[in-house]
Amino acid sequence: MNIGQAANASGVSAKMIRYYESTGLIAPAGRTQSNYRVYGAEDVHTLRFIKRARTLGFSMDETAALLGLWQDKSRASADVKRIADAHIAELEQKIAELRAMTDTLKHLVHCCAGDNRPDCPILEDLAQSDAPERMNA
Amino acid sequence: MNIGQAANASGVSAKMIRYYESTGLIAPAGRTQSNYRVYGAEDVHTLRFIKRARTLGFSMDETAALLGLWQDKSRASADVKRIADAHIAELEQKIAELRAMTDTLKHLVHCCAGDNRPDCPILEDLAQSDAPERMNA
DNA sequence: CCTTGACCTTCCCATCATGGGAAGCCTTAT
DNA sequence: ATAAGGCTTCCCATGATGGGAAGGTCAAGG
Repeated sequence: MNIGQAANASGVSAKMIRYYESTGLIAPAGRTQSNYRVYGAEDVHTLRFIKRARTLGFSMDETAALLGLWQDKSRASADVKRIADAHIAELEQKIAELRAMTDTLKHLVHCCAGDNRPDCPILEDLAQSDAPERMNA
Repeated sequence: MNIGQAANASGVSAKMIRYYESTGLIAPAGRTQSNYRVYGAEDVHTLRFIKRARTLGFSMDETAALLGLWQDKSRASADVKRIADAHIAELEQKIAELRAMTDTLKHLVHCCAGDNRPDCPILEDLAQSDAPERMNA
């Protein structure tokens, strides 16, 4: 299987497969006599694992850790759970931040007439935020 | 006011102030004879506006648009509202994605014993995801 | 007056994960 | 044999931010 087929089969672009190889996330693929990379079903399986982890929002570092645990037959499931739990916490942190943003914005939008007049509470809010620090000029 | 004072007063780092100037988001600052950038209260006000917009998750492009409207006395508040609404939609899209991730992960973590045994439903899920495309090898 | 430390300047590099594109070689089908 | 399309490597770009080096400047204190 060439890199293009592996890309189709795994959902990871050829570009990213080469990149993952360059960073050591995956082992260097075998090569044909004409220097084409060669992949097997097992490699596609690994790529799909990576794809899924990335889709779930794991960073490449986290993905590498999960991949290592996946390939370690003697792993403890607690190790995996720890990574997943930490990741959930990160995601929820991010969600909370985004929610705070939308709540604020929705409130402002709600107060904005949205017509041809220039008066706009959204801009007023953006402009009038309190100084974060004291000026020492 | 030097750039350091402006940074303190606005909450935008000196590095970022120079960057904003380089990208045209803000006008080039005046200079002293010794080539130091000089800022006034109005500039700090603008920087705070930018800071607040960025904090609310607006991209630099969106921020530039808002800044333009802010400085345009004849703007229509509908224009601002349109940008804000679009941004809210983006944020909610992102929140939905993150929530889907956490829901999946929480489910997996819930099913994981988290002990010293190697059996781990999290890894099994990552490994067994369906092929996104047909293999044409 | 001179030194010291804190500030400023520009320029380059790194992040993180991904895509775009060029130049050149290889393979496959017509 | 030729054309199309896939593969290779290499460089560059993103978005917003920080780090750091090399060198100029300013203010305070000995």
